[in-house]
Amino acid sequence: MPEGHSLHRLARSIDRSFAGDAVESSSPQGRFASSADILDGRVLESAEAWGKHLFVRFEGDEVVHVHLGLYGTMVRSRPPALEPRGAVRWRIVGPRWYADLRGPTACELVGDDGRERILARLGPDPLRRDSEPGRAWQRIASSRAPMGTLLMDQSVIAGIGNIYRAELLFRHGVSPFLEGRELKQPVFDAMWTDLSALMRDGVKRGRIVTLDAADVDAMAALDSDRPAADDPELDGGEDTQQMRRRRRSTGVYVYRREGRPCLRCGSLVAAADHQGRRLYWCPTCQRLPRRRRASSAGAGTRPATRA
DNA sequence: GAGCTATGTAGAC
DNA sequence: TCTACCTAGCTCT
Repeated sequence: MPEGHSLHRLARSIDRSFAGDAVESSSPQGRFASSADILDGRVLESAEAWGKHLFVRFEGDEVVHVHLGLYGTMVRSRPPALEPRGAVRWRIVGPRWYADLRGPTACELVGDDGRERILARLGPDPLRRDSEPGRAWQRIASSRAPMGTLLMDQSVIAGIGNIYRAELLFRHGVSPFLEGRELKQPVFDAMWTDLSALMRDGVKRGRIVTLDAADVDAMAALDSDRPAADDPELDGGEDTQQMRRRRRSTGVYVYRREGRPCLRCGSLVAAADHQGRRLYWCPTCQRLPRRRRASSAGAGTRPATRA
């Protein structure tokens, strides 16, 4: 589930599990074999995340850059290491844990220079203490691009993905078609603060929850025609598939809820393909300011084709 | 169990 | 703009 919070969680997990240990490094799949060999037997010093990018540092100033892409995973297990299952790009085995990386978009040995080059094209990360939201504001305030585009641009803000984009815009009543330069700074400030809190919560939980606690019951009722308080599956006990489905559906306001009523106003949540990604929003709560409505709302966006 | 879809990006054309 | 990456959860049968 690779939005920024997942990478920070992964970095923390690798750091706690391997930092300070000499590790065996290999590439069962073969595509990272020569680099994995260089790292074999070295001490893994630390792991850090910036946005959706993971950097694993080894002794000798070697740095591995990993980007999970859409469906990459890195799974940690207790030794002894089992026979690799599927295409394991990179395996590290330490005395306490081993981890398998599968399906990443990027897994490369980059060194410090390469790390700097990657960071140079990334915007501030709301999960990092050293982040500078002012850089993001400068980009947004001077751009004619729609907010739905700007929030997904990793050089504006690093770590936001499709879910946080949809949910953040909804929570602040901002139309995804509002131009960046039309956004008011107090709104941006509130969005940044909110995003930092949501993503920190995501790191803690290991999943994205943007629904306020006060709205959980109402959303569950909207989804199931009965209040969550009456649903024994939501009250501890067995973690069934049905329970997981219900819990996920009650964690967000608009993401993947097209055609369902908006919790705030009852309008049906809209969806459209926007620059290659699915965009979700409430057409009422996230209306464009009056002066913009007649003009270019939705330019570059294809209407929903699914019900 | 098969088929579909997705929280993303880089590179080729 | 299209394709590769080739996982894993969900839906449908």
